[in-house]
Amino acid sequence: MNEIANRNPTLDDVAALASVSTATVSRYLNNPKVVASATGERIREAIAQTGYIPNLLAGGLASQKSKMVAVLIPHLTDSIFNDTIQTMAEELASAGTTVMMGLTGVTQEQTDQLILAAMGRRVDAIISTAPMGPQTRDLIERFPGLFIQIWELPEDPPQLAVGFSHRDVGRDVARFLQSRGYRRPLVVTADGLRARMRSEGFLEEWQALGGGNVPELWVEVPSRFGHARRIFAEMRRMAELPDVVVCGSDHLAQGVIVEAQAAGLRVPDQLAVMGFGNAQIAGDMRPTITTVDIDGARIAREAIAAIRQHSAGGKLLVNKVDVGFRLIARESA
Amino acid sequence: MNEIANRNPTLDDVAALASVSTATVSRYLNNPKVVASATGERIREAIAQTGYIPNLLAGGLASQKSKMVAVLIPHLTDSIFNDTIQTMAEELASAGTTVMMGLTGVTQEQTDQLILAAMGRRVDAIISTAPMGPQTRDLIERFPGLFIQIWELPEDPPQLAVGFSHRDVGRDVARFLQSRGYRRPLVVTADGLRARMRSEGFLEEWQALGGGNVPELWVEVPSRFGHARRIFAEMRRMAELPDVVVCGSDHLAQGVIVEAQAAGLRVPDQLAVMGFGNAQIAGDMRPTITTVDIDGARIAREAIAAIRQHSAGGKLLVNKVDVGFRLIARESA
DNA sequence: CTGAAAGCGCTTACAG
DNA sequence: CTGAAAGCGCTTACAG
Repeated sequence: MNEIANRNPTLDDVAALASVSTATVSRYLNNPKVVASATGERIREAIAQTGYIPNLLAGGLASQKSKMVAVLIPHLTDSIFNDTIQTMAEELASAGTTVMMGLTGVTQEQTDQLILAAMGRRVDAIISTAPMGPQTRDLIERFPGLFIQIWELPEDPPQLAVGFSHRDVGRDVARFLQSRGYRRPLVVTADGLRARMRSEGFLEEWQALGGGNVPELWVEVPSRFGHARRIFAEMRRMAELPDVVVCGSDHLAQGVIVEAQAAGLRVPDQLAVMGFGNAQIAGDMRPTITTVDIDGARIAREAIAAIRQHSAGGKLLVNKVDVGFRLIARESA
Repeated sequence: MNEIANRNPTLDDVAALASVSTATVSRYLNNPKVVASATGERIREAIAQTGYIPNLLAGGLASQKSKMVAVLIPHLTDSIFNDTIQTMAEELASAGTTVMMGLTGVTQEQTDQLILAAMGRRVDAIISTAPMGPQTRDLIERFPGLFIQIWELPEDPPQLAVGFSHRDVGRDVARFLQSRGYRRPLVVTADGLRARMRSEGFLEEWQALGGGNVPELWVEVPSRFGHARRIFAEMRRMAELPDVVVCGSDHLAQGVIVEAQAAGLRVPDQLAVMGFGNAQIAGDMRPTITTVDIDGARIAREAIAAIRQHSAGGKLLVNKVDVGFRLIARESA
């Protein structure tokens, strides 16, 4: 009666073959220890014979947990998140959790769309790098899972934020550059919330330390290598040339170095350059790039730890995790 | 009787509120035209009032199609796939399909694990950049959805491959460099199947054209900027210096240019450099990088077109789509 | 154009 | 340690 011909074998097929109930097979799959070892052996064989692959859609529906986590990032080119996502994907996958990836772009609309999609799949958690508008906040309100904002540390996160203070980064960079003797910084700011926070922090602290007015140039978010050409050209047209360019990413910093060198300027002697993010290339560039290191992998691990705790029914102890940052002085500034 | 208190509203809640059957609400959601407009209006209101978000797990189980597609890539740092994935994620998301992302690393085991996970979620398609071992092939055999290999064009793809001939890329690069008058190439090959194919193609053609022996240096896959330092150092120790370095990626090429310049060599006059992939930076570097352009977005679109056709019940007309490639001559070689 | 009802393939109290 | 059975929240022939 059981024609397992051209369809996927089901739990029933396995159960029948192993002469046990579906409940027992299900238990074996989810918690092998609770079934007698002899029974388990028969089930294992039946699974191998049928080539059974559990239907996680059905499992998720029945158990009310999908074992999926949504990860929302703006673009794939914004490589600053790479370590975070890489770590996330690896650790989750090895725990049997699936990563649903969403590219939010820069619009609020896309973000909300993706959150809706994630909620529709009943994901256990949403991890998002996207700044939150009021609309999004309303959505999150209705999300029964865990919502984690990463790479950010807002005043009052809806549930949990894992990140660092972008403003403090800016402040530290200002102090660092002043202490190194730089006097005429040019700040290149990407047109995004976080980059702006860093710039604000920088400008604030720079003034507080008695520095003069600081010119600012803008680029699209994310700061890319390719922006350097225009930035450098605009810089050259400035009345007074800066002695250091503060960039929104290591790739932009790299671009500025390349432009400067092509123009015959020695870096850092004639023009210093500061990056952000501590990308792989920062340490490999010539000159090596002075930058701010963010432990993206740690952000991922903290987020995952929170998810596990939440899934186990535990309450969150905090609503913010500050992973901090580290200024890395290298050759370029 | 209907306490919609602390649980997610369901189709039943919406149906009750709109005084229709669940079937009608379901139809309205999936194909609005088939319900009377007055009815549709009531349903729309009920949805808004309840804040209903369809459970896609249940929907997928009932309809036997998950509206999910798995995308498998080795690493996130292997930015050569960025355009493909970006396009894929955007186009699929706007069609209501979710992207499940899998990082396969370089081991066969990880890949198989992820394919299993994808099958468990009953994804409609698996799109993979991973080279396939025999194990994987067996798995694919049992996959009822569409399996698409991308960035590759094997002899006999299990179902569909969208890519280009890596060997031909190598051959074309050889012809191009010979025609430009280069005589002593150094080939830097990444330790991966596709990069090797390109190198083989290069070496074959180079010999066929009467070129001499070609030294080869190896790097880990993927070819990165950071590999340049070691490669350049090893190159300098060679008895005869090459006149052109053929790199496995634009980032590696960029690194070699930086190293060369730091050592006081003019590029391309004293050392030419050739990249691969036409990354964004290739056109922005100084000197701009001569490379091979692959239309990653097109690979994504062809794959998606195939998925749509397959989902609509159509048969695939071909088992290979060759998107070709384009050599872009710039300044570096 | 709409409804009643079966079914998708699991999980999980509840009993024993 | 195991089984019978209800239920998760949808979709979709089948009728009308």
